[in-house]
Amino acid sequence: MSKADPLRTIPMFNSLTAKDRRKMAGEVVETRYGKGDYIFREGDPAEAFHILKEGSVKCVKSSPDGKEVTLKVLMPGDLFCCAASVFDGATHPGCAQPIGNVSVLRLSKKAYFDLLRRNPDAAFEVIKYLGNRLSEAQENAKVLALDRAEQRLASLLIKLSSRAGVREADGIRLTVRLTRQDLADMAGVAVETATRIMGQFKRARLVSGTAKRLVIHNLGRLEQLMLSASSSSK
Amino acid sequence: MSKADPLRTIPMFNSLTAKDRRKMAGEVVETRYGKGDYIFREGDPAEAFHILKEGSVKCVKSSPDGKEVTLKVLMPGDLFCCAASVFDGATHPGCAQPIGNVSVLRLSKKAYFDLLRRNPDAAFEVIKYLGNRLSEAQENAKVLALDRAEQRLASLLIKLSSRAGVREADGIRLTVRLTRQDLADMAGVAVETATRIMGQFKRARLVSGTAKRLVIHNLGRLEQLMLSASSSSK
DNA sequence: CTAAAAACATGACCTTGGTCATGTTTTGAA
DNA sequence: TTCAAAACATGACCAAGGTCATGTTTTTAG
Repeated sequence: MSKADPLRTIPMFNSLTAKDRRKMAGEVVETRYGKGDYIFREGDPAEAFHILKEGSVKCVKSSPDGKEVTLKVLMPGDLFCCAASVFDGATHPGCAQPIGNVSVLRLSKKAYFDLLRRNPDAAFEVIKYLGNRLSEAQENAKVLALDRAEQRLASLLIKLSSRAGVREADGIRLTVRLTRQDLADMAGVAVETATRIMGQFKRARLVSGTAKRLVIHNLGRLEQLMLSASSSSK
Repeated sequence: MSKADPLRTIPMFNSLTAKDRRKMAGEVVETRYGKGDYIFREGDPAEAFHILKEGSVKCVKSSPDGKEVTLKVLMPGDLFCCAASVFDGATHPGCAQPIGNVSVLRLSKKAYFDLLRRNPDAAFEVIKYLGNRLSEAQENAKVLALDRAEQRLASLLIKLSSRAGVREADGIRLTVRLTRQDLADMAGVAVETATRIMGQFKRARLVSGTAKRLVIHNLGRLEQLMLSASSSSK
């Protein structure tokens, strides 16, 4: 990995001049995490700005009784959910766990502030990014509030295929390793429900495989399913 | 209302100098809406930056089969959900409807961009605002994914009491008029479920009244309810 | 290669809360 | 004040999906 310019692949730094980017590069600390690690935990003070460089990370919130929701799976280039908590000196609203091996860039509060202050375009990028994440979160809320399990899973697979999918001979393969439990936590259903519905999908040749290699064969049909009314079409 | 400085009461403009603020004031258009109006609809192109000045507004998304979720109730000073869609030339991700009579400030795309470019602190405010809204949305997703109806309603009432409540002799009165249907749409449950649970709460002296005048008598107990585990406490 | 652990799968049962139906009360406009 | 419309309330029924139990397959570490 080019130690010289670790920011090269991060869209949010595109607007910087090469010079500014080199300067930033000096401030950035790269850290690697593996299975079982926490990048940070819910409630930890948010003291730095994080960007995902390599691998994937899940942002998780958990309830007192041990259940979990996965709010978001980050892909390389993503800012961490809490990009803004840093401002208020607030704590992290959820925890971040690597999926497999990952590499994270960390920028100090001060450097982050400086960057934004001196570079309006970077601030624009952050605003745009947060705005997109907000609509995403709202779309998600809609799904959680109105859709039933089958539709939730369908939406989820569609979203994943566009964010983490690569075309292959027999369909779209997800480049991130997600167990049925992970899918369940993202869709807000029980694991058993997730396996059952993935079973249906599998039987209908819409998908195949499990975490190791999950392929989506029929995106169109999934889209239909996602849109089909919940139950009694009044 | 002071036509001279309509921005006076808007926190996001606090960081501006009086001079800048006066200049902005010239660019801002104030519009009033009433019952039945739409401030904008889902899918409309987002061409201006909106701020709520007076009254309350609900941001709603609806599904093909007529069901609705209310993502957020805006109070005076709030930026509209889609503050960032403006950047991408995207469309509004949801619609905005007044609750009663409201007054909205509208700032052209150009003036908004100028403001942010020339005034890093204003950009910081927007980032901070969006960040808070994002955590809020994520907290909400957690509730929708993990909590059951009773807890959802309890959380909702707690949130409302802090955002739109005023202390009174017998408890905290909500300054925004919300029907059972509104509460249901916010909590992601059916109207009947909302009335039934509000009925329980009423019998337990936790709340009283309906939309016209909704009062929360026992916040503490509601907090307990909100935290109580979903079901089998393993 | 093997053993332990993790992930996947499936059946039986039961609770939550959605749906439908119907009736009452409140609100607001004429 | 009156009357229609909206909001509130409640009961009966039922299905989606959560929970629990158990077994199989896959993955991974040593």
